[in-house]
Amino acid sequence: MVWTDEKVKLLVQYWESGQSITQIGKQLGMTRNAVVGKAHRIGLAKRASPIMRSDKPAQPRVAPAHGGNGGGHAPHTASAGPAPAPRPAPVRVKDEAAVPHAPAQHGNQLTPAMLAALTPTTGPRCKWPIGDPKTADFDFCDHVSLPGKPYCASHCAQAYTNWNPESAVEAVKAINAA
DNA sequence: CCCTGATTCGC
DNA sequence: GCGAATCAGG
Repeated sequence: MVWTDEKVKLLVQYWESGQSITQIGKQLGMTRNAVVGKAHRIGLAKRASPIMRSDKPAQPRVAPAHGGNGGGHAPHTASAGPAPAPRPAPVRVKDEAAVPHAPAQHGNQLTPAMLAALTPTTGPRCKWPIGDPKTADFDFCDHVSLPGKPYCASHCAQAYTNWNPESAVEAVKAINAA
């Protein structure tokens, strides 16, 4: 899988939209494993995990199937080893109370004046996903996109957390001047 | 048995 | 870095 910048952005957006890993994976055309793997690799916020891994039992991974292996089969619910390892109850704290939503609207304030300066009167539409692309209630933002960006000004501010509207204004000025 | 997300580890 | 296999809870 090639994690392009666009893919990562989409992933992040869907992730922060509260969609399930499976949904995101389907929409991006990959397995949920790939999604969650990438997610935790790039450090996306963990969500409410149904489970809590109390320990690291160091599971024997699937046999590499080199040479011959006389058989052997790992059942779905393997357990009951003759090793009663006493654990000192390493309870993993589960604070994080809530609201997976709430986009991190920080420093980048977008004033109406900036918006007016940024937004062209015509051009491609904002590709910000609204809702679930697989269902009927899906929609795009559909505002006019910023020059060179797939999103409108508002959603650029959401897509790029380090988005600086002022620099964007500068860029637009440069384009208009040229 | 279905779903969910998390983690590990071979590649 | 990637993701399938696996774990684990509901």
